Amino acid sequence: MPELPEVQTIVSMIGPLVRNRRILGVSHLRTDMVKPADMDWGLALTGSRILSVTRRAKRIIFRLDPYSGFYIHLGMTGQLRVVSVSERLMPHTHLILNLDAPFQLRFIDPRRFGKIIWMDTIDDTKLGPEPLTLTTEQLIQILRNTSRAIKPLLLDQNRIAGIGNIYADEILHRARIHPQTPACALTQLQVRTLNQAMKRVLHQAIRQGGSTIRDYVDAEGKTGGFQRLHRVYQRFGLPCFRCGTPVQKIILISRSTYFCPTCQPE
DNA sequence: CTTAATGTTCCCCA
DNA sequence: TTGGGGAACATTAA
Repeated sequence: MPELPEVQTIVSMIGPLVRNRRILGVSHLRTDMVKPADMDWGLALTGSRILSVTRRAKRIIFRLDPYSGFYIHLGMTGQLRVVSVSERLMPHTHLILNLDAPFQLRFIDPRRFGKIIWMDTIDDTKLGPEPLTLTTEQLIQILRNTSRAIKPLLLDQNRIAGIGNIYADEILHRARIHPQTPACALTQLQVRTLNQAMKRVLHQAIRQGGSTIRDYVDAEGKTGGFQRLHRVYQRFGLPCFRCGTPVQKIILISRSTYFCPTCQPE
């Protein structure tokens, strides 16, 4: 469900609401969605104060006092919602934090690909740099010395962290780069264009509150708006907005991949 | 009934 | 060691 813009939207919304709030109680915790599963989460969370809510890649990080904290990965269908205590329980609710406030923080996830992970167990070293602050020099370094196709590279969280299937396609279309172009075959100018497209698309998507294809909603349950600005994603057979050529669809690393064969030549 | 869906991880193989 | 393919995880909607 959520890539960098959707996660950023959620973090920006819930941050001011839950910061400095105390966790009064924990309920509906599904132990097969937390890591470590054998930890006493109720004991660890109850009485703690939330110091901050931040984003790193697609992770929502909760810093706590007195313990280090935890992070939530939303997987494909995860939602983090701030709702009043009286709000009726949605199906697939896997964690409720009762706060020192007239509302609760709830984690809902039908497919259960999401995860709630205690901080002691994180290994941040493997995550690549944030795309919004990536310099062209850094990007050149990342793409150098590999003949791997550019789209799989953009999806590789160990190289660049936060981009998923929607934004990889949207970025490549705006940069006019074919998704199967070997990374090392890109010219310096193309890498520069790619970096600009990456920042433009992600910033614009954040401004629109993310993309809602099916499941994504923000912390108040509202859908995003960036799907209206998608130029290729899920537009198979429809005319390219730039040149009119029908948008093509292929499968790359088992993911649907949309591109314009005219604007993004091999 | 079949297919595909915003993600990650693991196994198999070249 | 690298990376692609495919499966697995689980649910829903078209």
